Amino acid sequence: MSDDNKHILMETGTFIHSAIQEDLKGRLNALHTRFPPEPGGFLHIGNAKAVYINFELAKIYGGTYNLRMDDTNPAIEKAEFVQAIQDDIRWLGYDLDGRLFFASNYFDKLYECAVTLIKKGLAFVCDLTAEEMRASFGGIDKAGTDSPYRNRSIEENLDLFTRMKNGEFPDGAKTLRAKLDMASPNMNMRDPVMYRITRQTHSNTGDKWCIYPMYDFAHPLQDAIEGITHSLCSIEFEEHRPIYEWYISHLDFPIKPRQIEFAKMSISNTIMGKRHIRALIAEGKYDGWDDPRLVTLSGMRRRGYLPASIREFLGNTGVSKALSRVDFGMLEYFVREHLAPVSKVVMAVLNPLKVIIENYPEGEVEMLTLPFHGDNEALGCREVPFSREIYIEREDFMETPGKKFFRLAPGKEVRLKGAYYVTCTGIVKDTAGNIVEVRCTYDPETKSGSGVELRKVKGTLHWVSAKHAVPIKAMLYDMAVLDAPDAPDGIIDNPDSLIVMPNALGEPCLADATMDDRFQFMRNGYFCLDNKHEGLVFNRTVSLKSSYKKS
RNA sequence: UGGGCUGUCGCCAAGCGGUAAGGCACAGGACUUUGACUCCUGCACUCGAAGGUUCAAAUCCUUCCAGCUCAGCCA
Repeated sequence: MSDDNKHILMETGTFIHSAIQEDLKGRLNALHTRFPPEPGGFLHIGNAKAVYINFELAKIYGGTYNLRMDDTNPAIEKAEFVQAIQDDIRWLGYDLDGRLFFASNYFDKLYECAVTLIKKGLAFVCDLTAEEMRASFGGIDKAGTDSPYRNRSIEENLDLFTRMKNGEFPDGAKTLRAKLDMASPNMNMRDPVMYRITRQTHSNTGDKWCIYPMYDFAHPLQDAIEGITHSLCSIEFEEHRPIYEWYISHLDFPIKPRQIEFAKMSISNTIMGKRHIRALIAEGKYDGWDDPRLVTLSGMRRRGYLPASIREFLGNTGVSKALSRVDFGMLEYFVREHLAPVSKVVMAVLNPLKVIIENYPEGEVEMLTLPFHGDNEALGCREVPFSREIYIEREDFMETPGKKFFRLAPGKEVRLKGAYYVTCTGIVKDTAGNIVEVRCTYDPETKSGSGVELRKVKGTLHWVSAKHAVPIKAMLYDMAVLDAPDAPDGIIDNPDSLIVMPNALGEPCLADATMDDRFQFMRNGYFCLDNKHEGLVFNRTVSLKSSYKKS
């Protein structure tokens, strides 16, 4: 992370900073944070924000951070996600050596804590069925009613809980509940379930357990066990803070973690809901969780985003408690900013239109040596062949142009990047009236780099030599969804979120592209090789900004 | 409608009683062998609303309005 970026995180989220600074002055001498994903899916940029806040804050205050797999529900969690989450976080730029933990490793301790609470008379075994319990919870504006099992003796609770653990009761037959207040206006405080019986094979503990702890009980204790000082989480857990503190306060831990909440971040024109994404993948609209239109970390990686861009974006969007929906354009700004200095600028024609340079000798080929980057000399140069037949971008030619069009048109002169000035002398159409070929003449005096500039031309076009060009396929991505005030969700899927250009042509050096290369296809945007396809399939990471207005 | 939280420019976001930072977007202009980059310039007499306290309020008080959120043996 750059110093600038660190500065920004220091300037925002002041409610967190002041809490940390206050604690560091008093009860604590080091900051310890954690990111606790449930390994039940892929991480997206919203999750990355939580990673960023927890990990960067630890770094800023010279503390440390943990990655903890919150695997307390074996019905959902899968080993493949455990790996994917680590891979994504490492790719984002965080060292995980010695920092990976599993909630399931604390199951014994958690069990002991539960026993302690029973012994203190603060927890009881409840025989209510799920339906009965739901009914007894009351409602949002109606108090709940006490469970008839609430006043069992400590001995009976101890015995029953032991037998729950030993598998003497069927799934769902009993629960262990905390004894709080069924009339609390905070629903989380209405005698919450601590343990449920569910026979599931756990990816870590196998069949050792048939009872599993609930989040509200497990989470504060996991934090306390790991010595977490500040448990930074998203705002929907704000109302869980009382229960978080309640469990901690009745157990004996050297460090009492403090939970602080911040607002979740979402981004415009994209989807982050797991069920929505899952449905679209099932429909075949998306190519999996790493579809480049998705803001999953794997999708953004595949699309070509650099991790530094994501980190800087995350830092610049700040930390607050107000719900935010950041403009997608802001993400793209940081993507471009990091790509610009490291990308090799090359020429590729996405939608080719043939141009014949009539006065250029047939069979002749000139090799032009062009730098890969205007400012970054470290990127070196490559050879670009120029010949009589070339291709230009179809939209760079217009038969009857408007006044502001300064590309190629009948009688107009433009510069071919790195080569010569050419003037359009005619066009060839097929029987349907489509332009299939443009005829030009070139001016040998105007060769690029010769130093002579006889006259100014406004347009500079990219091009490829017809005989030497390599066929490539270009995948053009755009916003996943569009705002649609009349639609049920206020959004509709963008029908043009992926446009495939199957007949694109690139200059010869593209044949040697590797996965590590970043390119700017001149005037077309930033591209990289797709990691899922063989051959020269390029993903457009992000377009170039443009002030060109048609018509 | 009970509880909790939030409301500062189109979008993020500083500000914490002394007279509205910054970034993105947008709009002009300069430069340009990418209509890119870069560089200038502009962009909230006003802080959800209304009252009040004060010499002074986005900041304090009161009321109101709007949005989000909570009734899994999910996390």
